[in-house]
Amino acid sequence: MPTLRFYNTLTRQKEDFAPLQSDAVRIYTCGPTVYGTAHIGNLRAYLFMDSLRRVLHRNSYATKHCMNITDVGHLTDDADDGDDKMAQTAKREQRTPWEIAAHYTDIFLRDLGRLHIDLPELIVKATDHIQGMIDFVQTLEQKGFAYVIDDGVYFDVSKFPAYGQLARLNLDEQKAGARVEVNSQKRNPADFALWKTAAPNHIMQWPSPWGQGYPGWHIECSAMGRQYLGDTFDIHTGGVDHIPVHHENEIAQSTALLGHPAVKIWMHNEFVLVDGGKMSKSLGNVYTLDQLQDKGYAPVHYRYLCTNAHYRSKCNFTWEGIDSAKTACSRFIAAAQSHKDQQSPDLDAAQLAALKAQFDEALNDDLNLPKALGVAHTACKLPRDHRVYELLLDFDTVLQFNLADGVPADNDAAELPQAITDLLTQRAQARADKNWAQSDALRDQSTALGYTVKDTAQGQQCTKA
RNA sequence: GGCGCCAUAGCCAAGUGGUAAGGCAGAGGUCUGCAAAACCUCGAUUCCCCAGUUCAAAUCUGGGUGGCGCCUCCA
Repeated sequence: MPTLRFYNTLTRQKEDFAPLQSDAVRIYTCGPTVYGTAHIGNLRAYLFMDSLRRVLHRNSYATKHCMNITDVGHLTDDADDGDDKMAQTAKREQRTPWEIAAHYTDIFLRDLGRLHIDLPELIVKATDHIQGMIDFVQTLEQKGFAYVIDDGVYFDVSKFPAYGQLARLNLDEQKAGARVEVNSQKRNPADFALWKTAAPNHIMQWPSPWGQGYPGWHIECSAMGRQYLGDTFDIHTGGVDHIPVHHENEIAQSTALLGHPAVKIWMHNEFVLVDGGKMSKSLGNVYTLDQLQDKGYAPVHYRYLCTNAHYRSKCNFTWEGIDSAKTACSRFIAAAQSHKDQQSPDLDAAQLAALKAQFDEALNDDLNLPKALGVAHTACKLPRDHRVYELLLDFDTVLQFNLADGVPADNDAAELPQAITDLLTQRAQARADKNWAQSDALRDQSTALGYTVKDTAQGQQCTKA
């Protein structure tokens, strides 16, 4: 078996991978907070997760993989203040938090499906695991790592000297530039809530040893990860944004409780930028899969775009970029299919094997998908032969461009206005009559109306300009 | 103010000591009523700048410059 290496954020190095237990690789992925539709940036994290799973499976490892659905508890700021995001959305959409959670969970899972993301074996909801979180917090309290103040139970980072190890934080230096502390009862600025006391009107709340309340936003991952994966597990994934706070806090909680680290390898995907800058609602550049689809880009095109960038590199989303990905993806699929049912005496079997080896080598070297994609493109250029097609199908078990299904159709056709379809009908007749002047005039009319007409092997293809 | 990442052709991007993958765009050609598509051919004597280490550097070291992210919930 070839060496499998992953970059560990904890050590800032690529490390040879060896599973802790022989039956399955244990993985935990920080899932979404379901108070809105996941945008393409969110989705990159799950494309990364998917690649990780597929590469492990390709190396004959089974996985026991757990992902949370956060349907409670995240507040609007780090000072443990403000409204619960679920509650805010519920209020705005005039629905209960449970309805909101169910609705956006469905959309999330649908979008993962559209991207052909292989789902973790275990997808668990925070609200189904409140008792486990309470037990976790109680144990931390008994061990002296937690203290109670007016608005909840807090973790005392001063009791955990290794705090900041993952993000390489220096708490003393952080303080210098820190904002004014909002919560004066906290012993240390970095202390974080394990359990929050609920106001009477707070919709989601549960009884606890500290009265009615709800869990802090870091505890769920620690508690559920431990419940399903055990006291130590192999890999924990998430976005880079989680490194300094969420994962630092997870490490503090779990290590304090267990007496040893719970996670062996921390893996983080970089962000998606838009036009070179941050994606944010205020800039109006937060896109969803649906919005891409409205502009004529299928989910697979976004997947292709992400495949062209390494998961630890920022991926810059631009319309030029997604367009490039669409073209490249379509040509790649068409090229792959051109090998189907063909046979060539010029095909060098050794070269075929070499490309397969290069592909696997790239994947196994910390999921180097851009390099693997390059190998796949090289394979397309081989003499037309079904063995090339079969090799590409094998590559596609990781790449997931759905080679076997062919090039995704532009589904604009059904939405064309009547005026345009009439023009197309007339033009088809003109072409059949070899009345080229008429044909070209009709094409010009369509163009003037904002619709581009092209003649393909399948007939006229019309797209909105 | 603190922490960190990055800088490779017009654009995206791989490449951590041995002489620059791949894709998009572009140019020329073939083909086709024309256009498009498809197919073939072409692209960095060079990897932001300067200095250093080395037989050898895009790759290592030091110093600049520029871009970005985080330190507020965020994938």
